[in-house]
Amino acid sequence: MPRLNPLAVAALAVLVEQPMHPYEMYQLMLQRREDHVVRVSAGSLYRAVERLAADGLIVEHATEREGNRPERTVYAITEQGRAAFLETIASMLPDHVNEYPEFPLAVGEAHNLPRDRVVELLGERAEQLRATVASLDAGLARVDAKGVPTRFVLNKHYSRAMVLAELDWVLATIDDLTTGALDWSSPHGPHPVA
Amino acid sequence: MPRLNPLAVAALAVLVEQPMHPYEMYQLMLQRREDHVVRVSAGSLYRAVERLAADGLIVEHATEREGNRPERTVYAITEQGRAAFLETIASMLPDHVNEYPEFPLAVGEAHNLPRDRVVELLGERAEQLRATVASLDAGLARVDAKGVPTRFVLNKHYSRAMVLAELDWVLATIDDLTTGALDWSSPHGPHPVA
DNA sequence: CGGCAACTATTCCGCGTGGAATAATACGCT
DNA sequence: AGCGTATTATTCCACGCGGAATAGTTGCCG
Repeated sequence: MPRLNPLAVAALAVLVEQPMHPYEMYQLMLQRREDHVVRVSAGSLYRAVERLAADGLIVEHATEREGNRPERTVYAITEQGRAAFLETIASMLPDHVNEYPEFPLAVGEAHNLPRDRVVELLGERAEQLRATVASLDAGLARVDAKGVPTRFVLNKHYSRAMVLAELDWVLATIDDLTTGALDWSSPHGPHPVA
Repeated sequence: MPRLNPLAVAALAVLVEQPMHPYEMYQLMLQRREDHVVRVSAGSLYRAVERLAADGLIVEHATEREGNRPERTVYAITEQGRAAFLETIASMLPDHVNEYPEFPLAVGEAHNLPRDRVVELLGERAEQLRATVASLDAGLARVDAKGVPTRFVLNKHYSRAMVLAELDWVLATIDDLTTGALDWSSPHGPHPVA
């Protein structure tokens, strides 16, 4: 069976704790800022839950109704679901796959722009990255004050390290561009990488 | 108008050099290892080219035919296309957007696995990352030997820096797990981040 | 107490992706 | 010469995603 997609993993992660209906999962994910880690949209979540049910990784646990509202289906994780959840995490941890972020593309085509423009744009990015670090630090300070153990926010620590590394690279590159260590002449020459 | 998607940018990038038919773009991208930077599949490329033509960013330059083969439509970039290409690059460079990589999700759910397992899996990732660095270094050495200026392979330098940073974090985390500096007890407790 | 904004809860639809299908030709091997 | 495989070149289809639409309900402000 193919590896679960990120949203399915996030869905199983909340169902590991207790049975829930999809909208409750949705709210819980937003409350926990899971939407910073996984693309969470209500529409996609309902479809993901349907697929998990079809594959037997979750089962209908109960169907409730309040007033004239649509019927809520509460789902519970199955043993198969728990196994698939753990397997997927265990397969994602060691495997470094290319996910084609946009920035390397922009960097790879930056030679089409004038040097000064690139310096300016990278400067803006540096500021953004600094703001991101500050926001991550604030979040980490908040949960730390609540006494949340580090292992529950390990991903935030990882993200912080990565953003800092990118900031370092951007600043170093700006430097190389301004000092001239990184040559930027003949902007309209033919692409020489063959 | 909305920002061009990565494949459209890559397509315009090759059309900036000279008019081409889609399959030629496809081959050129593979030859230049653009498929390491952007998701390139023939099917998607043809659709992307259709859309670019519909939006007036490229135009039919000629239609050729050899023997009984399907007719090849050669496209050329327009002034609008060139402008959109440069604008998109210029908008991607400063903007740091979350693209939801899988690894942070796995790290965030790793507390569901036993500590020793996590150490083992992260060790495997470290090895993979080292191999990736080696492969990037080999590629950079190859183009350097050809005398290709650095600015045409800036993205490879960026990737190398990021992979190294991730390797650092993984090794440090393995260390924290083995020394016990990073607590891993009560693996089945309730999720405390609310 | 009337209306309107926000929340609860789910379904629907259009779009882009990527792999498969198609089909003709070139190439290599015996 | 004949056969199979790789290459050239494009189209098609199934699927997942995410934003919009829907619809009832609660809360709030004047």
